[in-house]
Amino acid sequence: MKLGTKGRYAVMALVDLAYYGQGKPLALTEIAQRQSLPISYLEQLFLKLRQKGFVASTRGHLGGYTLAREAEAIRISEILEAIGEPIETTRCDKSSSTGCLGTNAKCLTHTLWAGLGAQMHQYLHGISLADVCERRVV
Amino acid sequence: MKLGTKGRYAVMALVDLAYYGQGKPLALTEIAQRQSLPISYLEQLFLKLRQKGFVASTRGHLGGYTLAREAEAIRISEILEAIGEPIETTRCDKSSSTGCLGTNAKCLTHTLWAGLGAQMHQYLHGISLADVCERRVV
DNA sequence: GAATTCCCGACTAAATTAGTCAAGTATGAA
DNA sequence: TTCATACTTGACTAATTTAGTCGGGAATTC
Ligand code: FES
Ligand code: FES
Repeated sequence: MKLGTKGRYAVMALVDLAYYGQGKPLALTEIAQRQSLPISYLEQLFLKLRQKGFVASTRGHLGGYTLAREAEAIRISEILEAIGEPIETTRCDKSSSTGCLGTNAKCLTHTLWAGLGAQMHQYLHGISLADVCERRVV
Repeated sequence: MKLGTKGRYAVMALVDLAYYGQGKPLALTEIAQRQSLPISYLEQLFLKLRQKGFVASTRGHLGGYTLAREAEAIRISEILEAIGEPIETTRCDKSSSTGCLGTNAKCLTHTLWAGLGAQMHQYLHGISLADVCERRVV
């Protein structure tokens, strides 16, 4: 049960962007250096973040990224979702109605894990980028 | 952010043991079949569970495992810990006082992830094996 | 002594992660 | 124009982790 670098880096970078980029575009190299993250890896992540509408890009000299939405309106849970690091606590495919294995009944532990997932999602949904920037996290 | 099979299988098996094994030893083959889990994998897990004092074993014919502690007194969080699937949300080594990278200050996202970890631990600590068996989970 | 069951360590195939690399496109400044 | 900067994109890969398997052994009961 561990958090990977994808999600971690994405949030770190977006926090940095919200924190230091006051309106004007911030280059990825700058973010990468400040947070000491591999830049070519970040490029990958920001590609997805742009496609999903979290950031906007300006190319060329003095270009960079800006937040496409208000920092108050971006939930941490959304970032993880967008980047491809979803919360997967249950094993059963929630689309099909079949449980863990073969049987169409849910296994004994299903509600346990589902509850855990809900708990995590609720926590991460309740915190915005702005909250992290301004250290409003308990 | 996904739950692996180690933790999942361990909890499934222990729930099965608490549910079907009324006092008397339950063979691993029986548990494995009922939950359709790979038996040789389960053996590995139960080795650790015994060493950590969650179950007791009886060898030979009609042998098997029994719970070594009351089902009410076994928290899900303990199982995951024992089996080697801990909750790792932060990246910094909590023993050393150094943060994510080099600097001894905590990174901006540290409290966010620490909070998530605390949330998860709290949830899993608040639920016992007995709770799962008797479906007292929201 | 034969069947059953736990005990234990070593090993491995497959999947995932955590990136790198190379080539291209757009923009602004000198 | 030309150059430097910076985003864009897909392909590729090394390392790690996961999810097991396998083989042999030891204890216990019938
Ligand atoms: S986790 Fe959903 S049925 Fe087992
Ligand atoms: S996660 Fe602890 S300092 Fe970054």
